Amino acid sequence: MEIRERILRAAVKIYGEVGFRGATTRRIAEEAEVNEVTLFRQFGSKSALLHEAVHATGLFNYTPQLPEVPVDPRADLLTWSLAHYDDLVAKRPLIRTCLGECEEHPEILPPAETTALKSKGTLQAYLSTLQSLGLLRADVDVSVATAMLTGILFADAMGRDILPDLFQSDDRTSIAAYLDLLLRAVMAPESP
Amino acid sequence: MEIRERILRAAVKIYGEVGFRGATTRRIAEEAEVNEVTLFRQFGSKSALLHEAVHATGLFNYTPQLPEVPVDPRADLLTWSLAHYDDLVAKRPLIRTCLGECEEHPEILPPAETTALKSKGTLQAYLSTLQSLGLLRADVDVSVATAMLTGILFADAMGRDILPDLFQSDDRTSIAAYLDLLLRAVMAPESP
DNA sequence: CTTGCATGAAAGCAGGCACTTGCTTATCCT
DNA sequence: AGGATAAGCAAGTGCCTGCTTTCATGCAAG
Repeated sequence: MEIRERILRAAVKIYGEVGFRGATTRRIAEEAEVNEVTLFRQFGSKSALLHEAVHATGLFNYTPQLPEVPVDPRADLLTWSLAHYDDLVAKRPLIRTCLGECEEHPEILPPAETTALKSKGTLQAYLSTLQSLGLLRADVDVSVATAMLTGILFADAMGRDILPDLFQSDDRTSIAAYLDLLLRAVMAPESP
Repeated sequence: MEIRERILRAAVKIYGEVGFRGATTRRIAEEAEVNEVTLFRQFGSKSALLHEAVHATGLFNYTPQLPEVPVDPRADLLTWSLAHYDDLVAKRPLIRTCLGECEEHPEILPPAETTALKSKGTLQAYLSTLQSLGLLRADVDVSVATAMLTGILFADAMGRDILPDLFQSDDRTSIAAYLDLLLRAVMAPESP
């Protein structure tokens, strides 16, 4: 059944571009190269289709990993940050649309199990491990450091393309700079 | 001419709630308690009305200040951060909607002169002053620190209500924690 | 008092919307 | 061969959309 897949993919794409109201069944059908009635025969209604599309193809399908045993904290975190950032950028249209419509269509974005929460869990666990190994200062709140890193990655990924003046260097350089600034605040001083 | 003001205010409100497509002229007229034809007689078209509404009543009307001469850096920055955060939260529906539609209706959100850019300027100038006074480590990139603080404030303001699990303490406590973590990274060590 | 002028009320227009119906065609299983 | 299943096609339903037109009303300036 490849046709459902084609429809779902077309639906997320159009939804990400123009939102719920803009994603007309005609336009989705055209993008999927499928007759419009097929949408209704397969999914019943436009909202059911978009709901399934966002859930299946959308925001819940990828979380970069961090090693369970820290190798090189800076390198580990930089790799993770870049992967997480790239994921956010790839999903940017969809995330923006969901953000803009989450108050009107809250059912389309279930709060749990999103990429955001999984990412937070991954990062927080890693930082806790660092802290228990004594590599992180004992007096830093790991959840605050987690929120700062995910927060700045999110803000950069969402804002860079529309407010380029806010960001002075290119994205990879900026991310490394964010990370280094954060590490300077949280890393325990090297002990001999 | 109080009627224009009423229409504009109603227009931003509805636009923030339901976006461009959802903001029908009938609904705006009802919210403004005005006849629908009046919208067209006053503004010509729906898009002209929304354009003017967002520009006049919208995103470009407030920027918290920082003292030109630093008094107490932590206190100054905390006050500014809280004010900036509250401003973001107050404009949250509008910001979210604009973000979600900026690719489809780029003309409604002119990149320059937004609150975001003004805020960045204010903060960056203050931090530069701190640095030139020797209160900030000389080797930190002020623009990176600026981006981090505005970024995490933005991410928190946009995400806290829909992903509450991401944020563990209340907003005021979190903001102070962000700031303290950042200050630990950038402040010069106290010299006797 | 009259003459503009801004607004309201009501109706309507053409187009787009989600969705349905009736029918034809193609594919596959037995 | 024959029957079930899934898809395409064309047409049409009723509702909503931005926008227009026509006419009646209030109100301030001359």
